[in-house]
Amino acid sequence: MPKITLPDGSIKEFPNPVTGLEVAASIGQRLAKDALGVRVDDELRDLSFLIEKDAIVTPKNRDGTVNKDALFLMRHSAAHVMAEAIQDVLGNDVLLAYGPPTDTGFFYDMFVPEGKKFSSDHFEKINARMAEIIKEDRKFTRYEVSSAEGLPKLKSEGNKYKLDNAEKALGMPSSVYRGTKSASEAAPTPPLGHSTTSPLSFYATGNPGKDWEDLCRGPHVPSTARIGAARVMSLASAYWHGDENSDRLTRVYGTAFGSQAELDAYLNQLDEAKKRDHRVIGKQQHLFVIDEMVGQGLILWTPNGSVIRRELQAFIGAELRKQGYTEVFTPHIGGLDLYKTSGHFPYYQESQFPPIIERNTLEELCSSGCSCAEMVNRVAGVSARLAAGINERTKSTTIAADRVMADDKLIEGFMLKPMNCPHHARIFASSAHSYRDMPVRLAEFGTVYRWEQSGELNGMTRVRGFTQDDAHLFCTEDQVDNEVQGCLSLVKTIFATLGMKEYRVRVGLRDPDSAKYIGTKESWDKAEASCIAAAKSLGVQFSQEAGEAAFYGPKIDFVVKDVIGREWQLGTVQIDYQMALRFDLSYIGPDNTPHRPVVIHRAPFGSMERFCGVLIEHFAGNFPLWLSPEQVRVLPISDKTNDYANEVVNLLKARGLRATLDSSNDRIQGKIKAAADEKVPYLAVVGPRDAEGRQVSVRVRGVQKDAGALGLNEFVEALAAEYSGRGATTLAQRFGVELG
RNA sequence: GCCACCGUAGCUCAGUGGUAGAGCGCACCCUUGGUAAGGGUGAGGUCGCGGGUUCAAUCCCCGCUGGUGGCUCCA
Repeated sequence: MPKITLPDGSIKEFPNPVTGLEVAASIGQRLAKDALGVRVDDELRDLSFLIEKDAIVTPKNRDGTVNKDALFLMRHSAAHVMAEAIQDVLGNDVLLAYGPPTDTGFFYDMFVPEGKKFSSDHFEKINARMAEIIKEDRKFTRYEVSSAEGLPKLKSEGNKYKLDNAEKALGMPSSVYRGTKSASEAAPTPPLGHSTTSPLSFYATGNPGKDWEDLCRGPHVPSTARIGAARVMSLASAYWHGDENSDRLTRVYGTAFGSQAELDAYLNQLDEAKKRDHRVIGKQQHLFVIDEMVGQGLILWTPNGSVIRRELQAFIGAELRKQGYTEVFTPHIGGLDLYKTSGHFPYYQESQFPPIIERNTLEELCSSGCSCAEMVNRVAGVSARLAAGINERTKSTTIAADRVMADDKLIEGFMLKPMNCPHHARIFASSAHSYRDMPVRLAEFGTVYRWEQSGELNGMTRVRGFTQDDAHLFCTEDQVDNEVQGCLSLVKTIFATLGMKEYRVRVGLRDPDSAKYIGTKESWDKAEASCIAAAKSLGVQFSQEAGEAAFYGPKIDFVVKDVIGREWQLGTVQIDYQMALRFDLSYIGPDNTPHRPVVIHRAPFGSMERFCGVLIEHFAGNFPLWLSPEQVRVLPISDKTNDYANEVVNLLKARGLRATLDSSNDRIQGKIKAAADEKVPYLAVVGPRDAEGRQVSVRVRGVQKDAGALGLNEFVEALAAEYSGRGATTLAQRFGVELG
């Protein structure tokens, strides 16, 4: 007699085991009609799942995109529909392997026989077939068989992938998978409750034995028509078990939504994202270039992009001065010893460019017959000891520059800097500090270099050389909270000015099971507490994530949401109790003895490259006036008005505005079209009438008509005010419109 | 890094085993036009780089290079 606790907390008793559908029906007709599945004791199940004992149940409404369970069920089911459609279109010799739902839809990995072509040309047919299957409204019918029955059945079907899946589900070692992944990965230990006698489940899309079916764990929606709308999206390749030495499979991506309208909205969003792609807009507006001769992942800032970067840097620079920062400059490389001391060399080796070895050392090594491989080993040998965190002479676990062992000096050289902090630490160390001078805040737009895998590179957002809006705050322990607050308020100001209204904060903490962190437990506890307190005080959504800390300390990351709802990881604030120790930094306290400062690393934008990339997408290339490479374009009606047009341009320029003249012999319509395409914020149309009245006819970006005329002086001053106020008030507002 | 696809004019992209195409942009000419493309003429190419097959390769094959997408798991 199952007692079932419903979502509202009420308890219903049933005389016999009941299905999810019956539970739903007991609540209401409408619910029984709309329900797709059921959550029993937090497990998502078929609506037909038989609940035999007491349970907590959440009948699922089909209430659209917000309901993750509903989407999961539809997508999991849509994967079956797509697989059936693909086999209908391409033939049954396409072998299915693995098809789970994902965050944005689902995929199905399948083996396409040699010689068989599968391309996006087939999508139309597949989509049409999927629509038919959905319309046929066939029931998803689950049936269970014993392993003794199921395994031979799968064997006879000749699909080793499914057989492998079944063996895995049963916790058996694989009889077919022969990849290079270890046996434990290929066949994990079975979780509790499974044994070789556990039944396997199949789902037929319709009647077992008659309609299409697939080995599947479920759950599914009751029938195909309950999948609102689905379609195939794209093709990619994948390996069986993600093992590159194993079979190469074709991965077919698809997605499903509760309704055609939601699917369309999703497709529109993809389109919109495509239109905003910073790589595309960057090309159109000549903002930056990546040149293969210069190198992968290295950004060339062209004049237009440089305007944006310079404006941003000036903006941050002004905020930093208000907060008492001082500016420094440091070189792009640093000696190996610097990084041995900081710990970057041993800990970050994989993600750094290889060391730059001094010519003399290189020649010596070469002439003594040292091969390249040996050279790498000898450099790495040094780091291996350091990575172990043990200095052999002192047996201490911290390493200072003076304790680098004598034979470590054999290889001398430099590294392209992966971070600015070691340089800044040496600046701090270059003079004596009193507690009265603390905190010392050193800021630099410092360019750093990191070795990203080529496949990870992406436009401006994933690069190998980038400029951090970096600063290191050397402070006393008492000052940490206050300084972290200062960093957060800076970030708030910046996001507010740029109209990035929604953002959240992620606090990265230690992974309790990992040994990669340096420093004592006490210092970590303290630093983590500061980060959490600061994040709380910010008053925005925040999460804590174990294992996301840097090796030297915990951190606070900023994730902004752009106007179309995508999230971007940007800047970071990190508390570091280790660097001062490693570099033996100190300040003299009121007690006249040396004390260790705490170091706060912070880069609110992260990097200028990434941030500009995000801004391009955020604004879709429609930059606010203060960031626009070209702020205003003067368009003479004909070259009879060129003199006046020139005078207008010169006045604007004299006021510090980035103004240009369109002196082409296009008609005014053509000039406006060109300026609109290039997303110039303001246009000043000038003809004989304007020249005579010493005025300009204004056009505002995003507004499809003449905004009205304005006296020349008033126009120039309004633009100057909008520029210096970074858009706090706009010229567009004066005309009752928005700058789009 | 690995896999798939791609690389043709400044940009977007057609195309072909036999002397290379369009639109936009650019230059020049005509036009002097009041708010999202007036008309004409012209310049512009080592068809990513290297090798191979072929009488002949931008096209077919191999290697490299660069770009784009993808790199999952209780089915």
